[in-house]
Amino acid sequence: MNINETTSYLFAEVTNLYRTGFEKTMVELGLHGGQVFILQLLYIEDGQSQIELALKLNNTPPTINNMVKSLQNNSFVKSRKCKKDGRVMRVFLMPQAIELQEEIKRKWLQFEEDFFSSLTITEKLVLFQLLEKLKSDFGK
Amino acid sequence: MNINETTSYLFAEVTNLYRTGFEKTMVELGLHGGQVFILQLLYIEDGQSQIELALKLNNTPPTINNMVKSLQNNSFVKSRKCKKDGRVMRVFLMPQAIELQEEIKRKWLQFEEDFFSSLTITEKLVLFQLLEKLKSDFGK
DNA sequence: GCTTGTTTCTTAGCAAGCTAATAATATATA
DNA sequence: TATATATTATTAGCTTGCTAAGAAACAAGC
Repeated sequence: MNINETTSYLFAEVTNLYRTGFEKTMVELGLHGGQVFILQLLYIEDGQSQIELALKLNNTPPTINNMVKSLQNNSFVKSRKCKKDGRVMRVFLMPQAIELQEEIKRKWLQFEEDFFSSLTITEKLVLFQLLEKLKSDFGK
Repeated sequence: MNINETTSYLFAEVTNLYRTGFEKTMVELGLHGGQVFILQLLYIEDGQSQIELALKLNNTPPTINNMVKSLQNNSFVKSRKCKKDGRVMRVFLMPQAIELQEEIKRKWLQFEEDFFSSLTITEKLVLFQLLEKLKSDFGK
């Protein structure tokens, strides 16, 4: 078995295409790839703590901290100390981020369509199910 | 259509699992994830230029330059100016890297097995074919 | 109340991606 | 030959991931 014929080798290649493609798409909105994931969670529930975001995104606290900081520097969010628990910083959406919600969704779905355009509906569904298996099994 | 139910959202999650898992595996050999890809190409043909490596790995020259530099700092490779073309730096394997070849292959195939252990042989083949489609279509 | 441990955030530092810009060399063209 | 263009490598600077180590605040037990 040759290494560059393995599924993981191919997976790494496609992963790269995905990441840079997604990044390029979101940069058009003045945002970066990772930041969009945080906003997405805040659209669902505003004022979440960093640890909540970290758990939901399967990222470490420092990673989230970085992204929140840069979102803050660009006035997309603002952090406030929680009154009930002084350790917690709650992250809140600013108008500039709220305005972008629809545009982000549009771009995201457009990217989704482009990236998977070579697959039929059925194939895409199969891919989804395979990825779910990988996630639930390996992400334990 | 909700964004966190899209295939691209799931893809991002699995991508993360993949990258950190692969990294952890290779760190056990004193190498990092990206460096292993370069060594892999050099095992096939020693003395390649950075631009050749960049093209084959679908990475940019600065990315390759970084990785080659750190491989060099750890005595896995050595770079020499090409005599026929003064712009080109040819990258050569050092004994320390050659010794690791079999171990890397072993680790890689082990990771491959672990990461895709939730899939049957058939499912893995299907995944491979779907990824190939994505690669050949989106990576144009 | 004090100590001990836990949780949350933060900082520092690194790898691996990228873009943009520069230097050095080759090549092609006038 | 001289000038313009290509190519290769590099540097600087950014985002997104990580780990390790620290600070600050809370919770529990003595």
